[in-house]
Amino acid sequence: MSGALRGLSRVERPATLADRAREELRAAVMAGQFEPGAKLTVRSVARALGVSLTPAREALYGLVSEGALETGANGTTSIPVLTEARVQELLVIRCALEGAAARAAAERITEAGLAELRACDAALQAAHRKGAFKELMALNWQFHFAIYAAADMPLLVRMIEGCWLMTGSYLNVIYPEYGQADHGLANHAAIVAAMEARDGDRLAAAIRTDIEMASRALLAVIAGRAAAEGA
Amino acid sequence: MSGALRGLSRVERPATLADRAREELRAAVMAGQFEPGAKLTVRSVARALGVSLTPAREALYGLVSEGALETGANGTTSIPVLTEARVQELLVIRCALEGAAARAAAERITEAGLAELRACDAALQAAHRKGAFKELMALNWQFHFAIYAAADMPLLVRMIEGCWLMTGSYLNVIYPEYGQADHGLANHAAIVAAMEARDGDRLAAAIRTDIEMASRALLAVIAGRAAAEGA
DNA sequence: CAGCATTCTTCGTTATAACAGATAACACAA
DNA sequence: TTGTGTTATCTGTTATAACGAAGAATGCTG
Repeated sequence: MSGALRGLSRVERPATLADRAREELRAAVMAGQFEPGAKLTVRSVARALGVSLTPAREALYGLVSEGALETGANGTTSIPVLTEARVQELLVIRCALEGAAARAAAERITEAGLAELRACDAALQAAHRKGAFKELMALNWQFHFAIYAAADMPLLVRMIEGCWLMTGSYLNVIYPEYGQADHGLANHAAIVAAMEARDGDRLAAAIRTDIEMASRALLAVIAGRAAAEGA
Repeated sequence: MSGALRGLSRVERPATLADRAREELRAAVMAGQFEPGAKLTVRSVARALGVSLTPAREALYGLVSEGALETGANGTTSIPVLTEARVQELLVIRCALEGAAARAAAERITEAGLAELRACDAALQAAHRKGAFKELMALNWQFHFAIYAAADMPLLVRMIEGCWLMTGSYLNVIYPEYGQADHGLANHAAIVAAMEARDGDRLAAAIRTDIEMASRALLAVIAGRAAAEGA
């Protein structure tokens, strides 16, 4: 008797204000729209998003629990500042996590996934030639997570996302070091090649060098910042 | 002029209700006091802890953001139920994370850390002989995190804690499989030996087998549960 | 001008009220 | 008995008010 109900599309449940607020905040952090160390007050977030304190607070503290934001001694939340030790630690963690994801992805990636990866790489090279900075960063994200998505491990991808989020606020500052590094793109070619060969070990190694290069750039940036701070 | 102020101990800032609630909840989850899949409503938590909705909500959703709890389609939060795929994924993640932590710990552990580790192992064996189940689980936690603490990598330890939290609700159910496994304790001896030799690779391998054994036990348990569910 | 106290503003925290959607219990008709 | 409509209760969501602590600004005193 449900024949007459065929063809009804499921009505989409509107996301809660708190969820949308968190997503908005996460995107902003990821895009590097906040200076490292910037303070985010509950009320300012609420005002900026046009919601009351409750959802703003939930969004903020959700990101704190994810590790994307930090909460100071008196409860004020702020964009994390990266110390050298922290970057080194993130390097180790990312190598472990993304290496595991890469190995799994090399086994399971489909032909469609490979095509998407190649397309990402092409767009990335185009953006690099154009010198389009923001686009390049976004495409770099897309490129890597196209790999990790192929691993079909949602928890793992979530954790990797958390790691990337922690360095998000430095994406704007990292460009002079990172953009001119042509070997970065050469390495991306190595990643694609290893993936096409479905060689998990080689893929993990290539990704490790990618992470190491990014970490090196980050270290240079924060060293420069520390020097500027001291001056 | 601050000479007269010498010896004053820092007055401890009272933790917020939300923090204490989250800690209470986390401990309960970790101790396996909730059945897998149990629903945790905001109001019931608030009532149980004697606080209002706001801190209870923050505690619940903080643990959700950490991955220790799950939130269903309609917003109800519940203890995560582990599928086989999820356990396999956690196995991979834990091997990557705890392997990295083990390698770092093998390099940096102090003599005091080694002593603590040996004490933990001794207590663990005693608890095993007594058949003290809860004590054994708590000591096992202590043993492993004594290792990871030696790595001096707070972010990494935090992530590992998150992984352990996800399996917390199964600690009560896992005993028949896990408790009688004497080779588990033999493996702990191997861990201590590798740590004493500061052999990172051997330590990582030993920890990997420990994780694999625990995963096997978990898989057996959830397979049994699935069969019971179908019956 | 420096140092200190005071006031005022801002902020985090918590409780509460009100609303909407979901779930369960129940009664009634086929 | 099974299916259905109704009601009552429960639950998540959000806004708001109020309280205390922290910080900034101001003014006063030396």
